[in-house]
Amino acid sequence: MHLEFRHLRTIRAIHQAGGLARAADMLNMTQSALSHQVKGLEDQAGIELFVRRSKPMRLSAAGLRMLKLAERILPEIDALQDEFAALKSGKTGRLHIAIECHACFDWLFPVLELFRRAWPEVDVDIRAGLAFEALPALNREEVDLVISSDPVALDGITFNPLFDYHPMFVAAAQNPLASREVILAEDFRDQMLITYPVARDRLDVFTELLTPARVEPRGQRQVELTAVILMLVAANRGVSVLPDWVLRDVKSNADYVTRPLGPGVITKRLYAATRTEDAAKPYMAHFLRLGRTEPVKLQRG
Amino acid sequence: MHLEFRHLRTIRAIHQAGGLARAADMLNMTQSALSHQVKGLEDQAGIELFVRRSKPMRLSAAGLRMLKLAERILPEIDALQDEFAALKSGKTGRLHIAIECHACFDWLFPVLELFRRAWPEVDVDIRAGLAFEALPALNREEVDLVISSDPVALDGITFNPLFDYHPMFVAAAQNPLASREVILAEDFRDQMLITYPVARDRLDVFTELLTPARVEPRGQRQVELTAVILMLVAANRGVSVLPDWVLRDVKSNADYVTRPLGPGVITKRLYAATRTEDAAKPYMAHFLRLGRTEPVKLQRG
DNA sequence: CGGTGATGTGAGACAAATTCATAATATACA
DNA sequence: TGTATATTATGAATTTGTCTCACATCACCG
Repeated sequence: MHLEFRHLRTIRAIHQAGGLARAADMLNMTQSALSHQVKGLEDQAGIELFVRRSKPMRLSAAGLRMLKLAERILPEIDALQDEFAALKSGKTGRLHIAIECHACFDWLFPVLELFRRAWPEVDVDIRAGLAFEALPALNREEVDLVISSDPVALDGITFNPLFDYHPMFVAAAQNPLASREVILAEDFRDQMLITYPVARDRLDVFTELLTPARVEPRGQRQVELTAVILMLVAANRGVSVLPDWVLRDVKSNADYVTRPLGPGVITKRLYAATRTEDAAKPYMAHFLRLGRTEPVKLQRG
Repeated sequence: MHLEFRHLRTIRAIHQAGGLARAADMLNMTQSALSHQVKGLEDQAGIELFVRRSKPMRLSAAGLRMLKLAERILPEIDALQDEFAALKSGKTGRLHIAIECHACFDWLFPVLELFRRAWPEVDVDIRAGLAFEALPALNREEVDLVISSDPVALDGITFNPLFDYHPMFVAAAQNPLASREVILAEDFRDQMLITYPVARDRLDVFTELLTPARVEPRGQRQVELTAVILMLVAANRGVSVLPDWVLRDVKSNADYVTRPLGPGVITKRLYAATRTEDAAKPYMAHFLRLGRTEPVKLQRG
């Protein structure tokens, strides 16, 4: 039954206008066209949609059933149009975030809470970017934003700087290294190093310190959750290197010591990678602004 | 945004098939046609429905939104088709009944109850046919069946006989006429006659008795409800003539007497008028069968 | 870096919807 | 009852849009 939206609009218009001629006006077409159309539809459906015994023709039982369908469906089309308009104007959209940096949950969650309140229409989600390659996924529009500390020159991808941080050494208070002011690469030779379960080239402690100095720790243990890492460190089962924002609470805890890495001050910068075309969207710009300012406030307060 | 059902089917097919070429097969058209169609749709909508960065192209956020619409709407179309098929085959339909005969509620309600159980899909309704001309309404498909005792030769209308009945005289037990075996026209001269509020040519007592005998009752009072008529009769405020089925309960009540009209036995026949084309429909045929047999059973039991 | 699988493009064929002009029909009103 | 008016139907010509065919282009994989 070759039904089309045109037909639903016609049914509705004839019902509202109470006649074919008036409906034709409403729909900006000739009365003839409507007559042809209705006839064609009735032929297709094999059922009479209108009663023609009376002169301003009226809906039959079947026609009424179709009218009900029209009145359910047509508003949904309009709603879709509105949503698309909102999508185009950037009032709404999708913000699926992949985090390559495992510890970023800590500051990302509060930021996302703020964002959700400001842009309730935007579809927000986070995916731990450990299991897949985040940047290709960004390109394929599987995700819309990647948190990363390793900017790469890529066509169509923009790396928006967020904020700087310092990788910090953390150990149990009774660890011998607690007496040092600054921790050097060589200090790791006797230590069990606890890290996130990712490749070495994505771990600050290796890229910034151990790999350049060609130092190998006594051992390495991979742990997924930040809380578990800190638990193991407190039990002096190993030492770790974590971003300073993660160690905010730990600093004032007597069980731990936190120390800068040395000899020079090591500073890293976090980026939010987006597709270049997206960076200008209002909600995306707002998220980037929040991502620049809020973690710094958190760090202080 | 010139959206069509075709587009919704396309969106759904590409999603299910996981690619344009496979979807084209599903829809029995060339891959080229689909490509054109999708492009046209995206131009109309002014938004990208698919991500083409990866090779089997996949739905974008907007495309997913449209897919959701498709999966809500398309099943409704199929449902409509099914309903129309049922309508055509006569498995369902509309049965709006107009009753010209005011007292017919009494037997019609039980019959309709039986019918509803057998044909739950049929849309049943009753309209008291006093306020409008029932037969023209039947012709215009405003109603589908008219209960009447006055068959008229009309093009396209069939009068299906239901059952015979006898108009019966009813009065209070203390009414002087209670002593008569049979009530004649002249007996009404001294009586207040209570009738339904309709024209005389639709009242059995006039058409069968008083008008031919040119007898005028002492007075006439018009009352709408059967129960009220009987109440007034019991109070000896007047007498009435009602179909025998209405007086079934009254016969065994000591407050009333019921008598046949005379001198000859008066028999009337009730008809169900339908559009000729409808009489063959299964549900209609069933209703007519019930209308022939059930009132007779009620009368006996 | 070239093959393979998948999507995009342009021209022409074809089908369907629309318009114009006019006929047929129902309703209302005198 | 007839006539005017409003409403719907019909047929031919025209326009619009969709599909197919043939070929170009593009991404991915080894």
